[in-house]
Amino acid sequence: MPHSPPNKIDTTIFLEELRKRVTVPEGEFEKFLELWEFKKYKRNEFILKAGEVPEFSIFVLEGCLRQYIVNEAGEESIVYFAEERHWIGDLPAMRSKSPSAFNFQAIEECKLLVISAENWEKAFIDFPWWAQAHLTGYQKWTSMLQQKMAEMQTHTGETRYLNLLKEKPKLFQRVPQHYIASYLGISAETLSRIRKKLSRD
Amino acid sequence: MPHSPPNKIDTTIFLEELRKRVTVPEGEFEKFLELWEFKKYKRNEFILKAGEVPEFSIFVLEGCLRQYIVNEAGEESIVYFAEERHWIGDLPAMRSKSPSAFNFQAIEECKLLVISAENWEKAFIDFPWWAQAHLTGYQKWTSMLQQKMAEMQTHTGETRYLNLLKEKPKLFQRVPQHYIASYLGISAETLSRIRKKLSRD
DNA sequence: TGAATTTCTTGACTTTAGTCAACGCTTTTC
DNA sequence: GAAAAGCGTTGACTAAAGTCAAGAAATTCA
Repeated sequence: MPHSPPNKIDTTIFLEELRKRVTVPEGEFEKFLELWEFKKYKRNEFILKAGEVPEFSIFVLEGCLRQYIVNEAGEESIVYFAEERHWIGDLPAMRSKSPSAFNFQAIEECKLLVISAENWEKAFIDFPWWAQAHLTGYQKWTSMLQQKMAEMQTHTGETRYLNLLKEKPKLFQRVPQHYIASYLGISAETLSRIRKKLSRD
Repeated sequence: MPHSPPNKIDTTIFLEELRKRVTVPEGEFEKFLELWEFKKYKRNEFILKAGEVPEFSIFVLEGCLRQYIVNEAGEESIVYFAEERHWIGDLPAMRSKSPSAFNFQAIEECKLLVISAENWEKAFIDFPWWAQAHLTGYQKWTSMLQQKMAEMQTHTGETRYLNLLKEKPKLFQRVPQHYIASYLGISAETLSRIRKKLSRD
């Protein structure tokens, strides 16, 4: 069975995810990879706190992060979970060097590939396929967010819970239940009651 | 007072909006404009119905459109209002020639600039500044949608109403109140009661 | 202009979800 | 291994919002 040489990080899934979106010309991946840096975060460690200027953008090799926002009343609201193979960061804030409104925190121990603001702009010019993949990704994401918004507007918490369970079943095995509740936009108590009710039926 | 020659559409705001985002090289705007077509829609006319493949993407010169989704239960949920100077369309569906999940309807009589799928791809290659503007726009929009999602999760209908009122006051003077309710994710009756309550205080 | 349609409002009632507090259980941490 | 912290559950109560139905007001358009 093949294995990575010691001290060398496994970037297989990174290339796989790029190839899902776009054709990476022969030999360019290595050059592209040089723009990225490896980083490790401990459980519960913050990658970025709201009000800080993001220094890099992220691809998740291993682990799970949450992106959340805290409102005036101090209530947390999770807007995104990034598991392995996901991209996460606040690009508008990073590119404009302005403070982010979001918090980014490792839920588990995380292994990340990160790209600095400077390298991000460079990659964008040097690798046209990267720009392409990026744009297409954002277009889809926007459409998805709009659909999620509509779901939020028309469905009850119970339905949203069932949908998420179908969509990302693995998530429930790795993040605390009250994080799921926050992501669904319901209180932890309500989620607990929903689950109880559903287990009875 | 200057005026446009007869039969020539006024594309001033189109150029203005592009210039807000990016530097348009001298003389390129005219070439770029050739890729776009002028279209007019009557009040309540559909630009696209869910299930159809979008043939073009839109910039609004005059009027106001709504983008909405209908769920399994037949409930409408408005996800976006496009007033003049706004961009609207379902790019992922248009580019992949797959049916859109959204409906696009003119609320008022509308004057639009539209670009076909083919020309969109062409523009994207021929005008690098267009690709740049596009990407930056999508990045910001994604971030905005995430913040709107968080607002949805943590604020009451009343607060969301007040925020929208502050953000887009003109919208309330041109679209029916029950459309606003749908956009806010509350029933028309609830919005009516919120307004009554607020007018008392 | 006037009938038809759409939009908005109100009342009565139900459903959904939030809040606060308490408690048991598990996981960390020192 | 004991204390602390975090997590999930439950009860009692409150608040927010939906539903259904009826009617008033405004708008459209023929």
